[in-house]
Amino acid sequence: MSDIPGTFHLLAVDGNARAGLLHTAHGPIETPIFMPVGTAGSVKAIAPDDLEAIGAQIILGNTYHLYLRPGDDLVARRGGLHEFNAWRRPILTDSGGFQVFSLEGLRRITEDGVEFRSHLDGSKHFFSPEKVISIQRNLNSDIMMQLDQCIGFGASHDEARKAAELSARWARRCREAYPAGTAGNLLFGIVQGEAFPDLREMSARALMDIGFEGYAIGGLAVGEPKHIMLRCLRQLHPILPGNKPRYLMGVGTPLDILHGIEEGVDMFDCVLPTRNARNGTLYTSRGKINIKRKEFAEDDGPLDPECACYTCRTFSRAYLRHLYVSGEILSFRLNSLHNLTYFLNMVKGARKAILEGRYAEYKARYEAMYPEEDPLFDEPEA
RNA sequence: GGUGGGGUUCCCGAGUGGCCAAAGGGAACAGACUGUAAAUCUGUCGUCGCAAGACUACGGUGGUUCAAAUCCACCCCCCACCA
Repeated sequence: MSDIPGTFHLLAVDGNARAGLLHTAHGPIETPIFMPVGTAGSVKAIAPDDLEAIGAQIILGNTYHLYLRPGDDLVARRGGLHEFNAWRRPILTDSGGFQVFSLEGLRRITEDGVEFRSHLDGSKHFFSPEKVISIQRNLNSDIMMQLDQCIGFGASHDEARKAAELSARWARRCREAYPAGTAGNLLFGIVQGEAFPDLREMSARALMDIGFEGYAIGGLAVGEPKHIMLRCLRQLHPILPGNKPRYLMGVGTPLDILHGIEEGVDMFDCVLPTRNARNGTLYTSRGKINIKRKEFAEDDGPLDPECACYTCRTFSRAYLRHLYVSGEILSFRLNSLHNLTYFLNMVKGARKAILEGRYAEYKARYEAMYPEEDPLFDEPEA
C-alpha cells in the first residue's frame, strides 16, 4: 500500500461507517479518529508523552491563535510546530474560519478575506485565503484547512448562500496557493451551507470541482437541533467522494461522534473532552457526571470502574472532587487525561467494530448511556 | 484609666430614618459547555409557601418615631493610640 501523504486506504465498510488509514507526512492515522484540540500548540494540561500514552494519533492547532502568538514565522524558525511543541505525530490546523464565527464583533468580512481585531491586544490583522495557507505552511501542519466563513444556526437562506459561496471562492484561492502535491501537507476543503440541503450540495460540488485531499463538513454543532446535523450528514454521504477522508469539524458529544461515524465520517475534533474536564464534567461508562457534586465527597470508588486510564487506576472520586473544588492544577490534568482517554477509546472501539462488521451493536451500547442525547429526540415528524 | 474607631444575614464587607431579607465579594449547592476570547459562564443562596404573603433577622436591653440596621440612653464585647 502506498504511504504517500494524502493516500487514503479504505479498509472496511459497515453500513455507511468506514474504517481507513490516512497517510500524512508525520505518519498514518487510523480512521475513524478523534483529534484532541490544542489551539495554542498545546492540548491544555496534557503533555505529548501523555497524549501518546492514551493513544492520540493526531492533534489540532489553530492558525489564528498561533499567528497572533507566538507568530507563525517564529514557529517556522523553530522548525515548524512539531519541533516547537515536541509532538512528532500528525497535526491538523484549523484556518481561523471558526474564529470568523466565534469572534463575531471582532472581525469584518470582505471578498478578499477577514479583518480581525486581536482578542489579545485589539490590534488589526488580515487573513486572506493565501495568508492562511502561508501561515499553515509555516506551522508545517500535516493537514491544512481552507479559510471559510462559518456561520451560526438561524441565518437566512440568503445569508447562508453568500457564506457558502464565499467559502467556495476562498477554497479555490487556497487550492491555487497550494496546488495538490506541492509538498507533503494536505489541504482540506470545507462544506458550508448551514441547514439548507441545496446549499450543502452546491458547496460540496464546488469543492469537489476544485479537488482536495479531504472534505470537511463545517458549520454544524453551532446551535442547530440535532436532527439537522444527521440530515446533513445523510445527504452528503452519497455526494462526497468515497475515496477521500471526511472530517466533521468541531463535533462533538460522544453520541454526535458515533452518529457521524455511522453516516460515513472519518475524522472528528472537539474541545468538549478537554474543556469539560477543566469544568468538572467527566464522561464515564455510565454517562456524564459532574465531579464537583457533593455526592462524590466521600466516594472512594474509581471515577469509572471500566476505564483503565491513569486517573481511574490511581485516584478516588473523593480525591478528584477535592482537587476540582480546591482549584488544584492537577485536577485539570487528571480530568483531561480521563476524558481524552474516553473519547479516544470510544472511537478506537468504533473502528474495531467496523472492521468486525458489528458497528450498529457497538453504537447501541453508547446510546443506552446517553438516553437524553438521542439526536432523533428533537426530530420533527419522521 | 483616657481618646478615637468598631460589632450587619455561613465568612469578609457596603449600608446612617421608609425604595432593606439588606450592595459587592467569597464559601456552599446546582446547571451549562461541540473547528477553545473558556482553570469560563449561569442560577440558587434567612424560614415556611406554587404564589400572593407571613414570620424571624443587623451585639444586648429599653426608648423616640406612622416607620429603626440606621436616631437616643444604658450595658456587653473587639481594635488602635495615649497614660
